[in-house]
Amino acid sequence: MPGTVQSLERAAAILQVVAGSGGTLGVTDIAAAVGLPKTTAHSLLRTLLGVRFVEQDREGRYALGQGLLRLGSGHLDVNELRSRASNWADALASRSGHAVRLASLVDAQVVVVHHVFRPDDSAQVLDVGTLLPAGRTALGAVLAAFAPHRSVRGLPDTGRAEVTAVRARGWAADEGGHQPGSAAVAVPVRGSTGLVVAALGIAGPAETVLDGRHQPRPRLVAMVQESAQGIARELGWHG
Amino acid sequence: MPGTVQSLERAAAILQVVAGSGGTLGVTDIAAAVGLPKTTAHSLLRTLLGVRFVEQDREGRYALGQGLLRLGSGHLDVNELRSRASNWADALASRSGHAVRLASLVDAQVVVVHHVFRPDDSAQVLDVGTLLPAGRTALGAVLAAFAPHRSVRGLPDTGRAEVTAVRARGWAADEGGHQPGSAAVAVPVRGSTGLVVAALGIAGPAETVLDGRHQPRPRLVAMVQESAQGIARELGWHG
DNA sequence: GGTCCTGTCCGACGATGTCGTACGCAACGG
DNA sequence: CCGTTGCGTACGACATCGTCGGACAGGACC
Repeated sequence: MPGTVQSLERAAAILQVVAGSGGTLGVTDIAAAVGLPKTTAHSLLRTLLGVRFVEQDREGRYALGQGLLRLGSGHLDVNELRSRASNWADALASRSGHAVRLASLVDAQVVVVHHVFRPDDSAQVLDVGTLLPAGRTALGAVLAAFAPHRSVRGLPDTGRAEVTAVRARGWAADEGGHQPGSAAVAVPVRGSTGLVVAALGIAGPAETVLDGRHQPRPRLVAMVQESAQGIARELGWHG
Repeated sequence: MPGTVQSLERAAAILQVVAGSGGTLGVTDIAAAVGLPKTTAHSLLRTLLGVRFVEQDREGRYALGQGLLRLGSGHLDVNELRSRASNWADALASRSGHAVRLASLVDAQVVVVHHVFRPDDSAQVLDVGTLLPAGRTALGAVLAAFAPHRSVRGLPDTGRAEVTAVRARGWAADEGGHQPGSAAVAVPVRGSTGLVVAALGIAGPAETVLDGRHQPRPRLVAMVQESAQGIARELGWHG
């Protein structure tokens, strides 16, 4: 096919086969699967080994390598994120008197990965694992605005202008997104490369989160931003 | 460098830059970042577009594409998995009278992605989002045994023999893995390609899960296997 | 309207990717 | 124990393909 780099197309086909076979095939089988001579496939696999897009066990079988898996995962270990965030989230809940949630994009969807209850006796529901609409919650709006990948599911087209506004302000707020009478404010959390890897937010009664003009109270925004910056420093961002 | 395919190494460098920049760079910036002439970088990017390892917006900026992200995610959408599994998990909890958990590998770690409580009045704790040790729980043992990727964190070297046994039997059991006096049994769940994408398990008092010889009751194993097969069919596996 | 810069196309050319041959090694069967 | 088979890997010839300079269209900016 003119105009394309044949060896890249062949390498992509090899990676599809390796991914689909789950580390069970050697060079002979991979060559057969992609329709290439064995030595051609071996030559391509040797380079894929070198750039760590594949790895090879002692029996000669190939699996996807960390070099490729890290590309796909955006360099973020959700467990590390939660580990780094939990102390800051606990402290933020205490200082602000509000519930704290941390959300990330998982498969283009907004997922709560950490949740600290409001420090009082009220009945609360643990949100970890739940999906949030990208357009109607502060956490979702932040991730939609700052996400490194363009495709965020569930974002209405009319939300694009909101995205620009959120990027400019550095925070998003919602009113009633979680439940009637409540409000929330969220800010981005950056990872080691400076890319936004999560959103950190507080939520509680609308009258404590918002001021008289239905804007989030600046003191609360500053608290959330300070906590987000602390988490980012622990993740290795020094911007 | 002799012995490697130069265009593959260059493409890998381009993908690193695209991944790290989060969709903000055009061909001129990418070429500068990898030290190549603009037309060379463009030629490689055109092929990466063709195999969907990158995508390009209307302003000409490149981001990682679904073709590469799908390789990295093992073709599994956690949300789809939970959606397909939830009815089977509910039914299994009712039929077996035990708590049901579904776990997947996320970043080489065993994570509970769905949890149905035992259908009684007892106090229970929601596990979704928690990490499990790979070697000490039935769910973890199943994922360690059948996982497509080799690196599963937390698996002691001595567990390799257990891996072989689990693969042969098609299930794993634990006693006391969740809490003292309890036991669990888990089986693999296959995705559309036949690869194991999750583990499905039940847990409860040891005397109801295990028989007199500390083996899981075959009737329970069969129930879990039937549910796992039902989930697999919904995910597109017809093996 | 002119300038600047980007992304893209085209085609010459020589460097590199392709792949046949060969080999070492391990597994297997008689 | 020995011969056979098949795997993964190395080597090198050669022609195909990847590289990249020049050119151009188009948009942004002044």
